[in-house]
Amino acid sequence: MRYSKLFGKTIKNVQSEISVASHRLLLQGGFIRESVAGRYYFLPLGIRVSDKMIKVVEEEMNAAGAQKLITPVLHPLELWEETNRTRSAGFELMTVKDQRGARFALGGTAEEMMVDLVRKFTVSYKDLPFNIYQFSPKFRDERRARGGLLRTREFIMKDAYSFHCDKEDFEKEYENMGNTYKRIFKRVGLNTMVVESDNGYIGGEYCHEFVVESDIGETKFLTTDDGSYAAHEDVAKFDRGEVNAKEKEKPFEIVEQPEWVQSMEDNEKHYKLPKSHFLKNVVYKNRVTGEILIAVIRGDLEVNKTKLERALNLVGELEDATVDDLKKLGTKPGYVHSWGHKGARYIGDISLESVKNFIGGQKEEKTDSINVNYGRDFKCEVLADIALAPEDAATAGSKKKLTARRGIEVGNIFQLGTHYSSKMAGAVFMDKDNTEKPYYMGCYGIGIGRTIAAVLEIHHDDKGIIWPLSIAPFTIHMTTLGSGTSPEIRERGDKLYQELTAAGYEVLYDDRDEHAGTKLNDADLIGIPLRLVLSKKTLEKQGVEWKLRTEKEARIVTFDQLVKEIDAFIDASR
RNA sequence: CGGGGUGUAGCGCAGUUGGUAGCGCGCGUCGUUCGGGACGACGAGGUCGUGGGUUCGAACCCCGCCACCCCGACCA
Repeated sequence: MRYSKLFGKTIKNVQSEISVASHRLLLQGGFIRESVAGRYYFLPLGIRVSDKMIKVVEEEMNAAGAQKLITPVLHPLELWEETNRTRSAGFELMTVKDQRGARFALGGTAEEMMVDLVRKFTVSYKDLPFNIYQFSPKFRDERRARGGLLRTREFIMKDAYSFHCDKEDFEKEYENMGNTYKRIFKRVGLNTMVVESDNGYIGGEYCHEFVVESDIGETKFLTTDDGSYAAHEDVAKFDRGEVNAKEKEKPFEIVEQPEWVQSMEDNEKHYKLPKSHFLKNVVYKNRVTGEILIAVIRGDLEVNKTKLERALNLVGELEDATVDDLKKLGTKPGYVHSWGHKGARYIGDISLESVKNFIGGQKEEKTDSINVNYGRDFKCEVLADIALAPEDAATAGSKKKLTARRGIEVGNIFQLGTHYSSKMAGAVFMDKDNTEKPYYMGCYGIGIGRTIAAVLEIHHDDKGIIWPLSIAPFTIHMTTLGSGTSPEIRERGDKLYQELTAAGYEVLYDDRDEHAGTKLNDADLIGIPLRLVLSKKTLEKQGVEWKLRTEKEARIVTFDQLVKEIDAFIDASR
């Protein structure tokens, strides 16, 4: 490709508030252009990167035994109603109508479509297992898109779905996909951590995220230093410790308390005890049913809403209660009781068992209760792990130290079990014993654009992008210097470009009559792995200047050695 | 959805007593330059986000709406 003819050039000015490196580099380098918030054009350079990323994923998925197909982008809305995901999908589902009034969801994930496809066939245990996948645009009406390709409202996802007779067979595929993902990310230059995670609206019992550690990432997780445990903060299990579990239970009392004691800090000051000795109540409302839930937890811990929703099987249904909601309960912020509000459900964190003689729980204007003991003085409907793991927590079992980290979630693998097949009529196979059973499923996703952004977050310097060869838009960035004044440089450049292209190499040839600075800076910005410069200087030595984007030093390679060197470079990069 | 902010040339930005719009980059033509973002001359390009109001007169003041950005909430 001649750069002079390439649509989408590098640009100097980008909006000053763009702070995410990958976003800025993709815009400046001429890879993407924004349409409206969260929706991007992929320019010729950008789509080459995207196509290469897709190729890597496709090769590895095929090698792992999966089969590519494609589903329609518009999903009949009845399918989503069948699994009851139209209102708790987690992302705002976008819908459209056709001329006849038929309603469709713009696909944001395709579990229902794939199950619907499979149930159109009469499947027997002999057909199982199989794994079918696609690359397709996904639509998610995110409340807030951010960071260029990191979080968009429209993106290409590789989504795979596997179908099995039983759990044991599924587990083999889960491991197979996990290993496939490690290979994929390694090939594009990413070190990923495998993090235990929450299934959210996708459903199922467990899943793992593949996370690239990065400060700008949105995934928060905790891990031990030896890597033996890594979990998203929404699922991380941790040790509550024993605050004073050996203390003797004292008699329950209502005591006078000064009016200024309002916050947790006031309590610490007044009673001269750490936060862990107080009861804390956090109120939520079910957005579907309107029901009020009060989460009771040890004062030094925070409630994690995801854990709470999961403990109650109310995934995606809870929201923070408002002051008005509290008013209906007959209370106000700061005065919520740990038991006794009529019409509210009480759920406790397991930390309630780590403390004797709690303070709090029945706050009124001038009084509160002390020596409150869980089990003796009050009981919640259920006691579960609903607390956010603090940054310095220890693991639940072995009590190893945990560290909080951030990262970009580039892929994930889900156990679905029979979550979908049991809800969708006819999603069954005929087993050996001549009975129909719902298939056991898993699903596996990789965001193509986000993975590209993650690569850029890791592989760049102050001059621009440093593409790994596997997804670089071109192998070779060839440029001439001084071609404006010297026709022989131009002619030799044109000839070399034709030779290399004819030999099958992917070459971006900067044939513009621009200044050296302009051309070399553009080359650094675009970030193609191998740069070849042809100038008066190199022509005298019958060769080109050879420089890798990853290296500082350049050297001369003669024309007769060039192809050999390029082949060696490509081989070494595999 | 809550809080804050911004909409002026393709991009980045100026523009206060309210008087009919400018700078840099980029783009075009010509000339000089030519190994780390050159220089000169000339030139093209604007219903100042949108609807209404105040005014002799609005980019500027007032109200509504829309879009976008940041923080939070939310969320692969």
